[in-house]
Amino acid sequence: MAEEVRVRIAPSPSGNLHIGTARTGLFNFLFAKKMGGKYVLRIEDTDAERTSQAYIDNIFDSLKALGLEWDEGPDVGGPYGPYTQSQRFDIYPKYAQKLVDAGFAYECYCTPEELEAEKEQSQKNKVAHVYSGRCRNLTDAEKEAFIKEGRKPAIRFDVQKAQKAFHDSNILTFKDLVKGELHQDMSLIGDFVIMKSNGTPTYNFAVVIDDMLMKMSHVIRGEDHISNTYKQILIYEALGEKAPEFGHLGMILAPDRSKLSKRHGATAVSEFVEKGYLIDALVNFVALLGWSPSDGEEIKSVDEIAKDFRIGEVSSSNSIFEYDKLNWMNSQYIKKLSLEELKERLKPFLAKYDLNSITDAQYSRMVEVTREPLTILSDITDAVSYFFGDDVEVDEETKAKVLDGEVAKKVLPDFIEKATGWDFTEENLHEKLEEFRGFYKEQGIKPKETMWAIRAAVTGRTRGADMCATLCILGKDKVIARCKKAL
RNA sequence: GCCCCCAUCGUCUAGAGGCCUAGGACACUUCCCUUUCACGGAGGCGACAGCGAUUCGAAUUCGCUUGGGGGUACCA
Repeated sequence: MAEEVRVRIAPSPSGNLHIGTARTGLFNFLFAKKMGGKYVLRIEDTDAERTSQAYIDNIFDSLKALGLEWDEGPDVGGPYGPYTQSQRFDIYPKYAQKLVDAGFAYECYCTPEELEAEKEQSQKNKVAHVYSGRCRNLTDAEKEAFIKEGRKPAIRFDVQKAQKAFHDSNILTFKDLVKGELHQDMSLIGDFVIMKSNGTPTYNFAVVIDDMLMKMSHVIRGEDHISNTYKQILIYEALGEKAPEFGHLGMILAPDRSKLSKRHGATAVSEFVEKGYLIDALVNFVALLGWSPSDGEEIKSVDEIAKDFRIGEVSSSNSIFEYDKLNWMNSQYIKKLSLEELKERLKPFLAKYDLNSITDAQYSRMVEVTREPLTILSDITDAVSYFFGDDVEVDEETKAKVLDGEVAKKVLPDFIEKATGWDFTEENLHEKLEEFRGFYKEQGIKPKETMWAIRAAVTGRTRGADMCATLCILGKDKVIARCKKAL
């Protein structure tokens, strides 16, 4: 029987769910779906100081919003829980002790100052910094002396010992799912700490114990973990366990090729949502960073992507997060939304307006005629401003270019007079305006200019929704009043 | 400093020795449609980082250089 595919997403709650973490989570999810495996959520909160409940909530909410529902996790439980590392603190020491007993780990009494000094020395000598291993062979008497001083030991993994026990050469190799064979000289890996002196595990140790106990078959993560992989493989070997398969994804970088951070704009999934990005568009976009569909069709649902997904075809290089394509994709997803759905999703971005001042029919029509150019939902706020309130704000350019011009002075009074007698239905206005335009066209005024004059007076700008619909939604009284005011 | 990873249009990518005078998408741009903006449609601009090697033939293989990224913690 083939081994069950089990993958996980393991965010550290030291911030809101990062877009990069979301992509890693997505790729794991896609892999699990494709392989018919299980998807596990584990919260890696071994560093209590940086953890907060608000972040945990944000991570849960964002992951759910993204549709990356987990089969096992802190909230839903599962056969290998608990799924929160801070609730597993009693597990790690046992395994650390096992390694000590087997001779693959030892107590280290070095102080931060001593370690720092070692490191500085290495740098001075221009050699790779590797822990000296001075605590490797401490006698009981020496240990006691340190304890008397008040020192508490950390536990270090003995890399040399593991190397000699399991490898012929000092080169450690593993086959990465996306990058192929990767190598590292083990003599350059210093003995690393697996248990801190405060009794909590370090990241590399907790991850191995958890992945092992949770029976992870594949570990797909960012390439910033490549160097950790060697250490983790060594731990698996020393524990006599089979390591999972590893796959390392390229990173997502900001346009300036640096790490994506706040100064580049949104970094958390929730921030993108607040800005008016549709979660489906975000997922689709992020899937295209490093992966491409076999049929070239880029707008795809998660289900479609999962069917077409092959981890070995994922790009091994970094990719840059550019808003242009995200924006385009978001606009595509907005277009696909039904009117009713769009009306609902737009509401948070219309909070500053009194939606009760218009009927639902008017709201519907308003959304219908303004939705076309939206790239993000929040664009609606500005797009719709002139439908609310009595007066309208006229921007300088429109005033100078249109309202103060000859055409407006000629067209507007005539429009006011004629429109007063018009029936304000879209159908009728369409007809009347066509006549109106035609009349001025014969006098050498372009249809465009005629309409601009009216539009500028009524909306304060030269661009916007369909004129007939706009006039109708506003109603005759407001239209005439605004035109008079403009003059 | 040391170690590792990566390298096709501005960006995301297709490409696994001849199908490539390198394809698609976004962006940019021209034209068309049109009561504005937009949408949509038809075009255009635009890349194999450099140098060597292997080969009849290289974007595709190898080496070096350069550039970018990551790691180098009792952070994760």
